[in-house]
Amino acid sequence: MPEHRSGKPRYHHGDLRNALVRAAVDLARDGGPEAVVLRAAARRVGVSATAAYRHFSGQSDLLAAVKDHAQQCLVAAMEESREGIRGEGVEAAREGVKALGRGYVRFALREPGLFRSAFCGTVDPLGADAAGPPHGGQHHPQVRSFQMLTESLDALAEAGALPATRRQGAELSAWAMVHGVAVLIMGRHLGELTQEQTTQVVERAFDDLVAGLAAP
Amino acid sequence: MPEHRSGKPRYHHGDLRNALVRAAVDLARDGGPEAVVLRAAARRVGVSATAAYRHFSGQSDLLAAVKDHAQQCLVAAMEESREGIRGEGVEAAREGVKALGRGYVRFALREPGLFRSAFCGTVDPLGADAAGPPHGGQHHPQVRSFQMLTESLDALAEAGALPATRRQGAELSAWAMVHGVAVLIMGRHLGELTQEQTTQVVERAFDDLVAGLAAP
DNA sequence: CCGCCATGTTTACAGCGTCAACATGGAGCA
DNA sequence: TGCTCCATGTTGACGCTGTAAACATGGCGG
Repeated sequence: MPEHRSGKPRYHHGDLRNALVRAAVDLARDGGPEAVVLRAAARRVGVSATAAYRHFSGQSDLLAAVKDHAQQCLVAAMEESREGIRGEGVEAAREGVKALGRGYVRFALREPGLFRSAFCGTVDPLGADAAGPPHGGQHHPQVRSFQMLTESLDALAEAGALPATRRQGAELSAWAMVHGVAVLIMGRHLGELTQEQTTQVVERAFDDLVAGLAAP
Repeated sequence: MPEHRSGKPRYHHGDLRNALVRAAVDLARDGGPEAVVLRAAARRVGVSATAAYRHFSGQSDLLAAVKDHAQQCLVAAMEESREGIRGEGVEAAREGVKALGRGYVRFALREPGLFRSAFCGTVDPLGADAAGPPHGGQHHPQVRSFQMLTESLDALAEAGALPATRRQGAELSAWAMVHGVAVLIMGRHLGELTQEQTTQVVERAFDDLVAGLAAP
């Protein structure tokens, strides 16, 4: 794998696709999905605009790549957040769910541009991995995050904090609450909040969530 | 107030601002906020693109007008949905909250373009009505919908289905759950759902919400 | 060593938001 | 009644965008 750090501009870039994705991700980071401008990404890489068409079918395809990366970042934030929460009791199970939510919300507030990019457009339900991963490859990132949620809710049910009769369908309630909290705070729909107010309001929402799931 | 339905193209339109808003709203209805293209709206009205600058400071200003209209539509949907739910008991209070949520979600699913337009960009927290309505005018639509939510939560508390100690901060939980449900279903993040599956999953989420709010 | 074709470039076009300069005609005043 | 002013429209231009077509380059397999 050759290194391409040399300043010499060579006709063939060598790693243009990834370079474009990195540039596009940077654009998305500050500016959101609408800032992912194909020509701007090409300009940053030092390449002509149309060169991008050798690696992407168009701007929307580049944006899709950014979206994939953003979803992976979201998953990473969730995984990091629940590290160490591995107990067996009811409280540990509840903390597992909350930790996932905290990672989700913190990512949205720390990287609003990427978070918005991760959920832009409609997720095509007939993606490349519609029938499972083809050759042992990875699931789509969003599938992965949904799987984490499922596991944590299973643990919640196993610990007795979620009646078995209500286990099915719990994913939507949990995801909706967490996503809604993230979107509303990120969009400043509750006004400007101090960091302390933010954590307070977020924790309250998570408490309501797990309490609702625990109801008979 | 003159009528301008005549086919004769007159140099001075007479009601251009509202005509442009109507056209822009139509664009937003199918296509969302990114479909609100100034030149397209002007074309629909049969007027030059730059004419719009006599009534709007630019495209973002036109989009802001669309957003206002969309928020009013959302409020109307919520009001219609809770019509007739005026009882006094605990169950009536719960139904009041749920009715608001149902109107919210149904609007999002019936008019996704308008719903997305209603929440595009960040709500500028220092809007024209930051210090209350200036001269007896209306509150900003979003303030109105938030007020409806507040009232229904007050009723819930009064009926005993929301402990007084947890009354404060309940708005976020409720709004987040409802908003999250709307966004996730609208964005097809749970796959394609039949109408029946949709109502089922929505009602479940609302059950979890009111159960969570009722917890001690 | 050579030729192919993956990967780059240049050029071009239409549509977008926006500005400047110009045109029109209705409302108010002489 | 008639004139004039300016709110409201128009045309033209600029730079930006996405994208297509035609052309250039040079690394790699034969």
